[in-house]
Amino acid sequence: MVKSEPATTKGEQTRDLIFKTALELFRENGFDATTMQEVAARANVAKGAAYYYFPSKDAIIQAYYEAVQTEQERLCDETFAKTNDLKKRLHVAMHSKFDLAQDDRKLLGIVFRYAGEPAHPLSCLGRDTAAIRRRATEVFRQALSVERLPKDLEQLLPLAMWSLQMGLLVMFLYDDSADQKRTRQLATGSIDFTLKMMVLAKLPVFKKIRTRVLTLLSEANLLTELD
Amino acid sequence: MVKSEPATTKGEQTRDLIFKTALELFRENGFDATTMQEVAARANVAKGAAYYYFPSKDAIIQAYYEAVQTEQERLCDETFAKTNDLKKRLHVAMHSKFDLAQDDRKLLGIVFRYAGEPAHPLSCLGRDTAAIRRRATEVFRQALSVERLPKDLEQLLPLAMWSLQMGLLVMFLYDDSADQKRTRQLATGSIDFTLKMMVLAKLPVFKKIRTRVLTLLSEANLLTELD
DNA sequence: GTCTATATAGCGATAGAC
DNA sequence: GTCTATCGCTATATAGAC
Repeated sequence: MVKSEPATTKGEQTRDLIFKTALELFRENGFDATTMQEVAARANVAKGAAYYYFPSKDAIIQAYYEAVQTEQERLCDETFAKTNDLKKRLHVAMHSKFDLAQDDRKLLGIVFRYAGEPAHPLSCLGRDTAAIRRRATEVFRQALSVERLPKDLEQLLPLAMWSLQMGLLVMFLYDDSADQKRTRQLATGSIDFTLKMMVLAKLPVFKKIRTRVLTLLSEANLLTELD
Repeated sequence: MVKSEPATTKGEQTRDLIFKTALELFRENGFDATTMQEVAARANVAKGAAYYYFPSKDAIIQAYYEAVQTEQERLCDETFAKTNDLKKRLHVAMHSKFDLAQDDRKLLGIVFRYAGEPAHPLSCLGRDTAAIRRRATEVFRQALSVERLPKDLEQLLPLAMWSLQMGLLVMFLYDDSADQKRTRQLATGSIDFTLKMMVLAKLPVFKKIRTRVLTLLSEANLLTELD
């Protein structure tokens, strides 16, 4: 479950109250069924106050997305401080997002709403969310930092794993197995597989394939596209 | 560019007129900026007429999505009839979607709007769009049908390539290189790579990895999840 | 079945109070 | 800066005409 920062100034308290109240109502009745009027009413403010802090109803989801990211960083930092075991670090980097999404799948789904619209300010893949995306990628870079990697892999892997995470996250939303066990297993299996591949990729036999894949991906300019 | 079927009855003519007019306006001013009022006005019908044929504005996009799929099948069938070269068949199966999306990227982006909401009737990954998804996967199955494949691969590959196509389609929307050349190259490269892997996968050395990957994916129940 | 006319409800904007 | 009161516009629902 995602919390928000403790508020300090009057304005921040109001903002926080509106934010918390909105999430509460979204969880109760769903995003579309909740009106800004209801949010304002339950938070005991005028509708305009809500729009003063959040330019649109969607913007509250954007704030939620950021809060999730912040919370994930906290969780990962804890584990990163405790262990240098690569597998464990990757595991927490991957699964902590799922942990946070577990009871909030409906809410998180809204984050993807403008994913197909590059120019939309709330596109989770657009320019306006580049900062949060970089933070999410950075978590994987840190997880991997205990391992000595060739330059090209070092640059590509965090982005690749973030992409995998985003894909699995969508699958997670659709997964109706108990506690989304299926997606969890696929995530864990993907990490194990990645680790195996990292070892294999160093072998001379695979040199050619590795170069081939990396060249293909770097020519697609994947690395800079999303910044 | 996507066309619609020639209309027969009076009702179908009206529906088609509304559909065409809507796409026209969406292309001119964007989806969100276009109102149903405007669509109705330009089509010379009442607003209610539009809602008679399309339960919502989004539903027009859904119809567009279906029209794209139908058009793609036509394009692929043409090529499939002409050649049994696997590479060429996969190429058209993959790129024909891009060809159709080329001048309609803004429109196509709306298709992804409810991708994160499994229960939404217009989710491009939800139950209500299972039929169209099956058709899109079927195109790849047909493309591959000239090749003798092991059972497991035969079942998994079409779905895998459809997933790749969906992912590349999103990238395509964000690709600002001329004519989305970057995404095109990545698509072509992915196909070449897949073909190479199909050959390698048969070698005994790779038996273990192949089984590992396929088991992982089938345990995730990917194959039935999206039906 | 096909469509028009009208009504409702909510998002987002804004003028201005304190 | 923080917030209230109010309004315009649009998606969608519906009653009923033909």
